[in-house]
Amino acid sequence: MARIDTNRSGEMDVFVRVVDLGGFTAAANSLRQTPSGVSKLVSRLETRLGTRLVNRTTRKLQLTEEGQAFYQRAQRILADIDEAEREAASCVPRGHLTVNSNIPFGMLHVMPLLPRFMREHPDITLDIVLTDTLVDLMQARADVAIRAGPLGASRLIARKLGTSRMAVVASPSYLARHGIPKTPADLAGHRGVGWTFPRSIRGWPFRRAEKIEEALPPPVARASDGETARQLTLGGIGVARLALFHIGPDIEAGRLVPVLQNLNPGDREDIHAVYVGHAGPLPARVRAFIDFLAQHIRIGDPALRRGADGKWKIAGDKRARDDK
Amino acid sequence: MARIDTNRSGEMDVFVRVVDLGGFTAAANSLRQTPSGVSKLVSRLETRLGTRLVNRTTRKLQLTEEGQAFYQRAQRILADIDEAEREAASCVPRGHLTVNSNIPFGMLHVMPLLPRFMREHPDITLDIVLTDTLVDLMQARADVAIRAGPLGASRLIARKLGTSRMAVVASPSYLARHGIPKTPADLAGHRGVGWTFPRSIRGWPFRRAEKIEEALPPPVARASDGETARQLTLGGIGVARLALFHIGPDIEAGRLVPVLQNLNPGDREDIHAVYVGHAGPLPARVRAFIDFLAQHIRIGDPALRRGADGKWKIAGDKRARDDK
DNA sequence: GGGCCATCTTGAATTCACGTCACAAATGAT
DNA sequence: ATCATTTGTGACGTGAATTCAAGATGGCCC
Repeated sequence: MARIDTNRSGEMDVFVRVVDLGGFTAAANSLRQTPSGVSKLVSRLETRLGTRLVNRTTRKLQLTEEGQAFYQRAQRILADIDEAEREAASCVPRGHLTVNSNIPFGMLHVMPLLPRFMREHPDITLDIVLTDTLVDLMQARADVAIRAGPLGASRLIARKLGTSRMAVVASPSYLARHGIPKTPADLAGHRGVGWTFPRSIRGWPFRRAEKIEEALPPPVARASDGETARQLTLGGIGVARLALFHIGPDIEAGRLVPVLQNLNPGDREDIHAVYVGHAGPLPARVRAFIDFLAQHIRIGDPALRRGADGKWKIAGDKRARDDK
Repeated sequence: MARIDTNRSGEMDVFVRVVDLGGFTAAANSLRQTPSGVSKLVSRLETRLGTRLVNRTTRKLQLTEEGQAFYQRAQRILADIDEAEREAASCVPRGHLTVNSNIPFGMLHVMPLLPRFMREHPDITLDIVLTDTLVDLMQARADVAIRAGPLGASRLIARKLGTSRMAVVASPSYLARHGIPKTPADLAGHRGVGWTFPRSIRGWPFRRAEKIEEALPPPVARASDGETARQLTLGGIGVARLALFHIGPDIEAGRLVPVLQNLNPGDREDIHAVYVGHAGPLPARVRAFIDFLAQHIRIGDPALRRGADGKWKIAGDKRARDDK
């Protein structure tokens, strides 16, 4: 077998024990080995180094000068190894964590949790990067990314944080100026708010006689992130399709009005925390963060209903809580 | 098989190469291994440490924070190991050397060589301890001992440096006062110079009709070393049996006179450099010293002859040379 | 957008280093 | 002098690590 290397740390370990305990037999016992094994190992080491480390009779041990020097160095090296491994393996989450999130979800659900997270993990420092464009986790040097919508097949591992439905909305002022679309086909005559980056689905889905058809208003403005799109829509620029978890409060407050809601297919978009998988155990701080998110974020598939008073209500959406 | 320890240095070596060369395959090639071996090893390491060290796709490597820290520490540790081993294995003789010698031989044959030895090996420092009493090499922390006479069976290794015959001598003044012994039996009426420590042979051997008989003058003075015994004898205290390499010049100069020389059995006493054997290779400085002694000390079995003028001569004894 | 190449990963067979066992030698003490 | 303890040596067996072969994944180029 192509021997990569001799076990130099093991040799040093045994040698140090021999010196510390003052004998091969004692060292062997402390290592759960036989004296002959220790004898052979020390002989191997000496042969490999080309010098004798210890003069020995059946009664006494006497370090040579080389042995003395090697002993001290080995002691130090073993301590260094232990420290290096212990630090790398530190069970308490610590170090730096880079989180990448889409903007709406990050702002509304993640950021409110961060103070508590950092209180619970004082040894973790955080970078929060909010972008809606898809990023390469590794290129962005991010530990975790939070994405909405379908995940491309990759070796990323996803942990579901919640689900949200979508709604096509516009501002009351826009609807007053351009009228309320009654059918998907009407959208062709409307002004749309779209995206600067490609999305997984191009058109907006609508129910039509047990089937799904797509429609899309011609975009007159495009945003690079959901929050900008929301602002544009709030400003009466046009019609947009946004996530309920994002614009729920706007709808309830009447700042945005759902349209074609009776044709909404009710498709859900999952929100996931994704991280690189299949490459050894996760660092403690990454796991801690994901567990924290999964534990504290509960978005129970919110639904849109019209109240008796004609006002829209969001039901089932439990917001992130950083209280308690 | 009770695996004493994982090969922590080997793991670090592989990991460092992976980082340095930027890939598993490159590291595998540089280590004469297969990529799969490297992959498994890194996975093992990560599992053992309980954290991931490197995020990897088939194209890119991205160190985690733990990986970064571990990489730097590992690099340092590997350098330390190399240095420790290289220093221990240093091929050029260096360090401290403790030599133990019997006094006559040390003074007359070893010490004259030392200036040259130290000139040739400037990195060696020397301790010279002269004692005639037998010492335990290890207890005396000596690397080499030079002893005359038969060696006790032990695991010491002996290298022959020379041979010398013995002679029974006394000073002219003593002989003038007490007469010259003609037979071994006469010694019983003489005054002897003996030893404070036990010697391997108790009596002095003499030839008598193809057989060896022993005789010993009653000691009136005892010395702890050969040089003291010589001084006592030169002072006319009594009769002593001393090595020719030691008192040769005294005999030639007439300061000491051989007696019973016609009955001298001519037994030889070997002079050896002894060192602890069977325990791994010798340190370079020890080997250098022994080789140096063996090369420069030539004592060719000196013999005692009476010249035509009645004066005694020493033949065949080449003295140590520190010249040239 | 699809095929190709390079890379990493996984599972099963293989192998060689390392440790165990039993015995011998040596040392110091009783 | 004998005994007890410790180190050293040779033969043997184990099993952990490596290799081989095949499968996945990602990037690149056309």
